[in-house]
Amino acid sequence: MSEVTLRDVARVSGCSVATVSRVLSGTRPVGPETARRVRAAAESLGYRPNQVARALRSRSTGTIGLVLPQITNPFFPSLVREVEHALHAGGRGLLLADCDDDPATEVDRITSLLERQVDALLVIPVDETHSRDAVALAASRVPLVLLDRACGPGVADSVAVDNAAGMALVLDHLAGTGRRRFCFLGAAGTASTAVERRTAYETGIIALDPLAPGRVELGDFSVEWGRAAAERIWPARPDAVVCANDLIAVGAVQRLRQLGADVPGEVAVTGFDDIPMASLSEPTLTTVRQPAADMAAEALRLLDQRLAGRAAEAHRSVRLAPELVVRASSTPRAVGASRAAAPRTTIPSSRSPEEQQ
Amino acid sequence: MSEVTLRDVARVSGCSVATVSRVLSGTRPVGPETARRVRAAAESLGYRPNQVARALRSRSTGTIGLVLPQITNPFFPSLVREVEHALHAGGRGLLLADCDDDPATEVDRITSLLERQVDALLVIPVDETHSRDAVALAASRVPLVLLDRACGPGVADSVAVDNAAGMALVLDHLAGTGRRRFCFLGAAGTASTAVERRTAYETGIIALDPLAPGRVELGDFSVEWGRAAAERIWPARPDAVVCANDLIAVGAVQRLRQLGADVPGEVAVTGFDDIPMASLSEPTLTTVRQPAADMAAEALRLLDQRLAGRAAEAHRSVRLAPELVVRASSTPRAVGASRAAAPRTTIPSSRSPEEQQ
DNA sequence: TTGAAAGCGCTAACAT
DNA sequence: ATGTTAGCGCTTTCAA
Repeated sequence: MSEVTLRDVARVSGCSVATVSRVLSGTRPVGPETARRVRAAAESLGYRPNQVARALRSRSTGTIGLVLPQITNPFFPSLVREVEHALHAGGRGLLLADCDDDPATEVDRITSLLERQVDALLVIPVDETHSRDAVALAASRVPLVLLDRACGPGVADSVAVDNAAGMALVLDHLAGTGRRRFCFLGAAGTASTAVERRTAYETGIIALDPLAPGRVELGDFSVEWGRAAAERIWPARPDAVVCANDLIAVGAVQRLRQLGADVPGEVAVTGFDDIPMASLSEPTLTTVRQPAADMAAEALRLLDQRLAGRAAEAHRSVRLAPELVVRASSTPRAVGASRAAAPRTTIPSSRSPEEQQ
Repeated sequence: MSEVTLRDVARVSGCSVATVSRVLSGTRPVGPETARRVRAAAESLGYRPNQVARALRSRSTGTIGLVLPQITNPFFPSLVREVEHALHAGGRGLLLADCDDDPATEVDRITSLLERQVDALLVIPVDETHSRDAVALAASRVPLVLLDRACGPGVADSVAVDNAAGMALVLDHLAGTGRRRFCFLGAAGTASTAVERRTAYETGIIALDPLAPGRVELGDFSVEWGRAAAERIWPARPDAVVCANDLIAVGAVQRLRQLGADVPGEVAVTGFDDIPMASLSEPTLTTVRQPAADMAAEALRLLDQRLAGRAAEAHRSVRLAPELVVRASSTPRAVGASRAAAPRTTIPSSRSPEEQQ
């Protein structure tokens, strides 16, 4: 729709389109006087570069695609926000695709973004196994980084929170505030987040409560399941209920209170992810915050490295340190909310990504 | 990144690039035999059209931009989802821009999307007044529809829920279940949603409870404000607390219960929007659902009409009928959740948009 | 119905 | 440092 083109600016400033292009995109040195004239002309004409034409010629759209399972999943909006901001800060745009939690739709969306010539792809895969082929194929055509969830080994670079470290923070906190009788409400299945959190719990709990492995309930990542699971474990009278995500924890708290339990006095409950609801529920929920801004920044860093040429190198898997957010659901009495910063760890490299805003 | 081009398909199928183009984009009639050969060649080569080249030539990117205040606002993800699905169903793509609730950022994002040659713009304006100029300017360059929030009169086409009808549904429901002493927790300010809901309440409440206008608290659309406002009105012992959105309602329920009130036995609480949290809170929240799918469909319909040429016509403002969702927070006793469908009204036209999925 | 040719607006060689 | 010339991959006149 923009009517004024490079040619117009060239005509008005009295030089060639090539020179104008060079001034405006800063590709090559240009005489200071010419540059001034060009800029003045562009300004007075209200020139806006046509990114489509630029993309066709330079083979780079300045656009990256983000493919995610469901934007309505409460953890994703904050990730989308950070990705969008990081991208726009670098003058790039974000093409968003929502897969409706369906691997077939995911294939379709990836194809569509590729046709639109995205420079690179950020993918939160729908399914550990069913997304593999589509991701691998896409990764062979364009730089691709997996975000938040993995998708089998050796498919692409990936960035995620260190689930094991997060679970360790939770267990330390609960043990440190006197909890002794643990149980775990998790998710069954092979999704990387489900497996990693479950495994980390199992590993860490042995030393704290040898009988805890018998108090594990596995379902899915939902409030419903949290309610049902809470009902099943309450007869065992745990004093700490560790949940694999915030939704499960919210459901667990609701049911425990209905059953007459005092949360947190009698039993502490913890979540994982720090979705918005965690700080708005009653009581507010102790949880593990995923460093969304860091994750976005890391993912773009990896993408930019691939874009800069390191195409053939081995895939890297970056794990970012989570942060424990202590709130009312695990506090002995009305002590209020506070945060404990966790040391940041990165695996396998050991850079320290920029701080979360 | 796609290496195989139209020329390759032309060479393999033994005809000209023009013919291949016509077959693949169905622009003009082509001989059945040729068409078959072309399709076979395209298939065997794994040809994927380059949408950037297509866009440059045809002056249409098949991409629309969505500009919103903050993706982390809990009502927007469902709207984004519906827009994305409606767009992809028509083979189009979605460029997403998040304004961080800042009008200056909004200007920047709109400019960026325009440079990327979006075919049209969907805008949820950040601010009633501060967004006006940017929206008006953008609307002069490309078809633009305002979504969910207005932005002064006569700026562009707009689609939103009928807030007045929603508030009427709430009042009918509460009065019909025996509530007699009302109060309202709303938002101050000039945002269209705040004003419309407030006004509708004031209009409808007179007949039900002449003294209710004295029990109105105005703050912002947050859980915090809901808590504070609940504390301020509880001494008046209302039996119905009408809130201008779900966040306020969630806060109000929390504080009312802390104050010893029985919700819903003693006092009913209602929200607006039906954000995910409304069905997950305890008790579940009676609220007014915004027809997100209908809104998305309507907005695209208006956009497509402008795209099809009706550029000079007067701006249209479509209001879609909301749906009352009755849940536990307004039910006399543990009757459980149920829904009451509302008649759909559309202003000023009277089409009946497709059903919500 | 099909082909040849001319660009869309820009950047990148290649000249100068 | 600047201009000239080719295209990027596609659609769309214009002829045939």
